[in-house]
Amino acid sequence: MHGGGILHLQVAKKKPSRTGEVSLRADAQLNRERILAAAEEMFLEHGANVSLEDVAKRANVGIGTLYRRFPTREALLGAAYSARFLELAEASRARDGELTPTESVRAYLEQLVLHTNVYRGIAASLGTVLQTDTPGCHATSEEGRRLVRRAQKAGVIRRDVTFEDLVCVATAISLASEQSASSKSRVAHLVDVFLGGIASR
Amino acid sequence: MHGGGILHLQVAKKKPSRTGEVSLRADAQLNRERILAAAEEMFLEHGANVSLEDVAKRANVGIGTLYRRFPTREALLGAAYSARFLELAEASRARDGELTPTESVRAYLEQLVLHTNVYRGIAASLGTVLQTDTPGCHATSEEGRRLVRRAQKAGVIRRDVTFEDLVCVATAISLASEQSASSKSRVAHLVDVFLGGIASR
DNA sequence: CCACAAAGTGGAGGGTTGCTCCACTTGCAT
DNA sequence: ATGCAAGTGGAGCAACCCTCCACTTTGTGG
Repeated sequence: MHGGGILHLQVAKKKPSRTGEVSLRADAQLNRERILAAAEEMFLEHGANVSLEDVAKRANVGIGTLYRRFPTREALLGAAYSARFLELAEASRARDGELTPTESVRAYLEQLVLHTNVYRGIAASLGTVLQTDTPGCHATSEEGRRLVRRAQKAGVIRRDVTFEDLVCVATAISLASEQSASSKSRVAHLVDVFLGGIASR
Repeated sequence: MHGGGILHLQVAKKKPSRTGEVSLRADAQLNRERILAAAEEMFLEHGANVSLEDVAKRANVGIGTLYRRFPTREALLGAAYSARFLELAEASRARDGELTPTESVRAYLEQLVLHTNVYRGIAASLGTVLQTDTPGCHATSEEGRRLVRRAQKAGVIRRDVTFEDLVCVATAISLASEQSASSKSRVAHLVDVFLGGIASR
């Protein structure tokens, strides 16, 4: 090999797809999906605090592999929620025209609570999960911020209310409903009270 | 002993004090207090999730003894909070005359959040802790209900708002402040938003 | 087609905690 | 003084988390 060989493009051996992720080896990719599927099932069945070793077992994967791909429980939860949250964000955008700004926020909040309660034992960490670096979580946050801005521009909610306040409330409501197995009507009630609170006087 | 002995009153060997509690043996009572004191210190220092074995160690007591007296972590937390909550309730009653019904609720809420945040990692279970069977928790709940009723009679908050809603909000605010180390002003802000929400239109 | 470096794998193992159980000790009523 | 119910302590087991590293697999450059 002559010096020119160096010029030979260091082609995307690890195709660093624009987000910086490296592409996984085929077998690794398969395992990743297996883990995600297993996690989904286990979280649904036993709540978000299920033993990670059991998840690995169900995925037919060593515990080490699971940790290699998802270094923390939060990471796994975030990934598992990504698809769900992506749907949420898209659905919200889809009904954008049909609802008033206030009603959009209401719908968003209710959906956020609903999705959060899909797994039990996660409400308290909704804030953290939403910050996970994953398309779904990102999209959902973005959509939330957009709705807040829109409603504020329309002058129907207070200027000093932030998206974080919204998450805080969603957390509380989710927590309440997972603790006392609150009915759907209680959720609606709590959302209602909060909406009253953020409305412009 | 002759049959008459049976009539001999089964005197309160275990003085079942009107609440059904049995009085402890002197040494047991002492240990109970030691445990409580140790728990107080450890919770303050390391948050509500500190290892119970460590608590037992600090109390110079076997782990078995701790479990015998406080079968669950919640029980221990409830007991540790009792004194604190008793103060809260009394302070609230004390300033009863000086504040408007709305301001009473505001003060109560802020105090509840403040007390909840004395130990870290407890916000999410405020609801459960408040239900612990202990004088302080009982007093605090009672006082909260009273304030809600009073404000409703005065017509300044919505009729459909319950004390449980209040606890839910206190939980949210406490959680937010222990997670993102929220400033005091954020607490005030969130309380404010909520108060706006429960106010009568 | 092969050889081989990098990527990936699995699970043993060490650390922590929760909780139970029971052989022993102690207080107290008689 | 004595008997026994109440109380005690901590060994021990089970569950879980997470790390670490000897081995296996993939896919690439020659």
